[in-house]
Amino acid sequence: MELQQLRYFVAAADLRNFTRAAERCGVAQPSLSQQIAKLEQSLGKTLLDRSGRRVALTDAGEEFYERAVKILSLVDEAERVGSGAVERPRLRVGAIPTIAPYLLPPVLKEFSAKNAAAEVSVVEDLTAEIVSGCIAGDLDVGIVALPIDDAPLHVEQLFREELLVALPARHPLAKKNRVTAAELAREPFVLLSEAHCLGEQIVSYCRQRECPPRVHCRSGQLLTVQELVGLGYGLSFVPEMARATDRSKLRVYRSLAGAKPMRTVAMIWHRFRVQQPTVAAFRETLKKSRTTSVANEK
Amino acid sequence: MELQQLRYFVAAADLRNFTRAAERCGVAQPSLSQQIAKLEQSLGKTLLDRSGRRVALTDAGEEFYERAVKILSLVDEAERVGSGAVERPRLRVGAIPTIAPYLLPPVLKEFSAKNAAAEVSVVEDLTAEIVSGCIAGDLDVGIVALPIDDAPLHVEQLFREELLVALPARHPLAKKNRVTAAELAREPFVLLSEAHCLGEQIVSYCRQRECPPRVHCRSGQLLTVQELVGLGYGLSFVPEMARATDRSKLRVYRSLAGAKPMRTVAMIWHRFRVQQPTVAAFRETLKKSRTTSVANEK
DNA sequence: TACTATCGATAGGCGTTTCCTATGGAACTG
DNA sequence: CAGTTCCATAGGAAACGCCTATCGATAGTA
Repeated sequence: MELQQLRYFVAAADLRNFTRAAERCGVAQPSLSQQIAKLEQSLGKTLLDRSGRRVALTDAGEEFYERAVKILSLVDEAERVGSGAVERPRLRVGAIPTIAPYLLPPVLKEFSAKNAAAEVSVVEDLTAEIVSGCIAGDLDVGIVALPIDDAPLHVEQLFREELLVALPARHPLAKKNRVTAAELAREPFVLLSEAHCLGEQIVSYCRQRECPPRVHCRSGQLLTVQELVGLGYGLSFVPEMARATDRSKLRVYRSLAGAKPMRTVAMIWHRFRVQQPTVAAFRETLKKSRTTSVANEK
Repeated sequence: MELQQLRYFVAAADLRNFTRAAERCGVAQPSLSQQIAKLEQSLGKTLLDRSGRRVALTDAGEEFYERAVKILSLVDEAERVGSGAVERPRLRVGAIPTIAPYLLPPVLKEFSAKNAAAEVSVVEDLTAEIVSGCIAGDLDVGIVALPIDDAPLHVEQLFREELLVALPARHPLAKKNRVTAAELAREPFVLLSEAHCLGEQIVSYCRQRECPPRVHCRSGQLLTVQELVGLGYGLSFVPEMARATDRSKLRVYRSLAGAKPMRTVAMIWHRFRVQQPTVAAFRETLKKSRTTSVANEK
């Protein structure tokens, strides 16, 4: 057994695709196939089922995957002995753009107060990137919105929050306490780009309720969406946490009557990767801080 | 970093000698030197100090050694996924010949009752072999007599026991309850081969008290020594646990007056190696069983 | 049913790596 | 001070991993 074989196998198991796994490992696909075959031969068991179009883990493969990930994470850690990074613990957090600026700052502040020595880095990117970062070991923990269904990830729900209707302050509907879905039917919308999971979630929510929004314009940033709403370009849906930081009087936020659109915020990390104690400390901080701050909001 | 480099490094660190490490790894010494140099280069730090005659671990080397051993033990475990040995836990115990037959059977019986699925193997050999087996990972746990001073081993004392004077039943000294060292001065002795730590311990005990024994004959087995004593070939020292199983009326055992010779029995295992839960269970069984059985003897 | 795209396995040549033997130089030992 | 032990270096041979090209199989589509 060699480390490269473990790396190739884990990549193939994660991506369920030899070609893309080879790409990620920076080698040609036959090399990866060859090494995985060699690994299986040395173990005397098939680890991956290539019969179908998609690659799947066999039972022995599942067993082995867990150990392989553990080994590779320890190797990662051991390699940092040289750079003196062992004494200086490291925390790499990923979060999606519709969560990061609202949720992270207070949590990171509290965390750094207790873990002054830690070297913290934050990655802000779309869900797919955060997920693959956690799987590949580039990130220690990710903060995203559900659903997440990647097998090797441990998903821990933090809280659910409502998506509020954002209106220009002078909009007729702003006078009401609650807004109905029907009332939104003919309104122009300013939506978040569908690259964001939040943007996509809102569109599919509207489709389900058979009131496809008349999209007036789209933006890639929640803050921009809020500004455009304030300028009267249209309505939008905005998560509670983004309302909390909005001090402008140009916009008001209203609950939707009936089944409210919600999103669930969760933290994710690799189920088998061995993590530094610092990472567990951050997860605790995040979990605790959110419970209290959610309680405060209510 | 490659696994082979870790294997070479750990071997060199364990044996504190490149030449013998290479031998253990089944390669020529320059290959091992080369790979270790490469590992150090990739980490950017020196792991082994070769300035003196003996190889010594640097500070970074100590750090790295711990992780390397952990990784290699996980690799060992992962390699057993193939042979289905993961479902069937494994226990490999080593013990020295002057302990094994007296101490192990009841402990193994109790252990197997609780861990029926476990595949137990017992190795009976001299201290040096048990020690190197534990260091090399061929044994999960060893049972030996102190002193043991190999750095990577965790040593846990189990109990101390007296070495009794074994006499032929008809010997004049058998009439006394206690025997003095002076009285042994002119007696012929039947001793255990010095290859055994017990044999060596007894000789050095006698030398310290300036009553070098007149060795009549030596044997490689404690049981044989007892038989020879029974036949009147001479006196000997025998640990308490070997007396307990001696049902013959040909021999009697007496305490020595004054500072009694004692030996300390301990279990040892590799400080950093990751062990299956089964091994911890065995250690607990051994620890508990010995406390009670020692209490019973007193 | 046939066509096409996707995907992993196989074949053969190339370059790198690791390993070996032989030898050199430094550090303890008698 | 000679002898021994032990790690490092040098250079050639064997082995290994990787690459490109190509094949066969599977699954979706006309």
